[in-house]
Amino acid sequence: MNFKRPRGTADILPEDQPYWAHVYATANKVATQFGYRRIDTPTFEYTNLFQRGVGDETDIVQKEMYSFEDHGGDNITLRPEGTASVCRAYIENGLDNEPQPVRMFYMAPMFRYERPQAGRVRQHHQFGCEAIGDPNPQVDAEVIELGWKYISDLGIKNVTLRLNSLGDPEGRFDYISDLDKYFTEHANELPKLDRDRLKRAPLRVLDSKAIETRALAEAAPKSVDYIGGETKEHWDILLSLLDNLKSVYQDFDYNIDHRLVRGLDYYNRTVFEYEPVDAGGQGTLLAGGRYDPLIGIIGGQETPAIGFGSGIERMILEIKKQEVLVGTPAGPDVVIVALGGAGAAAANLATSLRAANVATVLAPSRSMKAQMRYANKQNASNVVILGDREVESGVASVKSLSQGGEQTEVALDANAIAAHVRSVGDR
RNA sequence: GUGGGCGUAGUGUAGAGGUUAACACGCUAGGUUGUGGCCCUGGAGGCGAGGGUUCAAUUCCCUCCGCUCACCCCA
Repeated sequence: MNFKRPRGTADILPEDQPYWAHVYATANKVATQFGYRRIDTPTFEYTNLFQRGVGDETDIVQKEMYSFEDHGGDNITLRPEGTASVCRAYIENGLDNEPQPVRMFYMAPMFRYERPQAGRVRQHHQFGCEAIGDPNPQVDAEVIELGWKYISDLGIKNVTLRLNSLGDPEGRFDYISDLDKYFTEHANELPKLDRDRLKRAPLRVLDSKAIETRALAEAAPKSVDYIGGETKEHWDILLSLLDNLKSVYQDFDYNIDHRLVRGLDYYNRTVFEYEPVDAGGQGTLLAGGRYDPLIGIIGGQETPAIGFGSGIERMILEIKKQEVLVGTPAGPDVVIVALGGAGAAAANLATSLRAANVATVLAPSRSMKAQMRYANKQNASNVVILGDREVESGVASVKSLSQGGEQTEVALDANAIAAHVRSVGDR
């Protein structure tokens, strides 16, 4: 019987780690530049947090959660997204007593029971940012800028920003009812799939992939025409702030997309999405929006907030597609090739070299040729050759693989070898 | 949940109803004294599982399992 990894999960092998390191490092750097601080929340939560926070009617809650009852009878769910947990932590730890807004970011695995396909798996990882406690559109612009800088610092090009305002819950009622009316009038022009959708979630008809529907959606009532007062002002200010960004980031631009809606219940006002211009099915790299209602929904004081989530696997797919160079990890500074009875001396030398902070690996005890090949495959900078001769004379041969094979006699002493290796340098 | 495609060494591929299933990369052992890469030679390792058709199935058929792509939905 062979064991296999569960469906929709992945082993991230050593050869792939440079991509992950690049993404983690960039995310960490950019978030820090914007004053966001890292938060880690548990991998699982009580199920009702997501039922309430994400929304009972959403697909995520309806059919995608990894839920189970633990031994004490509590209902537990592996987190399907990050925002609800961060907000729970904000309330639970009294972060509303810190200066507002509280800026936080996370990098963590998410779990959803779905059929895997390109860009979609059951365990995926997200980098997310949340700015909690400030209603000002300046924060909306900040989060959008952060997302832009993250993507461009990763080295990804040709990404577009789609933007929309969903308005506020009160005003949205009129909008949805007009939208419903509009699509119902054209119901006979809609494919069956979208007629069903119309009954379930009229907003979602807008972002249908069916070409017939798309044409209708273009002419449908627009959410931004239904916002007024403070909400409209918020939107207008946001747009002017985004226009300002263009002068700093030459490639930055945004497209107002009236068809952009959200699957989770907690969003209001600003929603946005970054996606490659040539994106296929599951192309969204980063998506977010304002979720002013959420903290109230899960039991906190009404607190405005905005944030985004970004799929790391999708980002890496795009990095590979665009052939972004992510660098390769260096090999060890030293591989020790031991011959004859020098095994014990080699092991001692390895320990001393590591104590001197020289990255050192012992070659497997095989023939010299095999050990040399091994050192080469490890991408070692240097080989220290240690046989009975060297142990007796107290002088080791140090060969610099990276410097074309130049060989030097060095006293058989960790500090001397360390000094030599450093002076030779690598590549 | 629905629909399409595909399952041959670790990876990528070739193959044919009939002897020992091929090639490349990778792994491993060597190429006369204790020196890597390039080159050369050898070795290990495989037809997803079960059933059916047939004298004979890895090849044809069915079922299952797995992978993959798309829809739904989403990062």
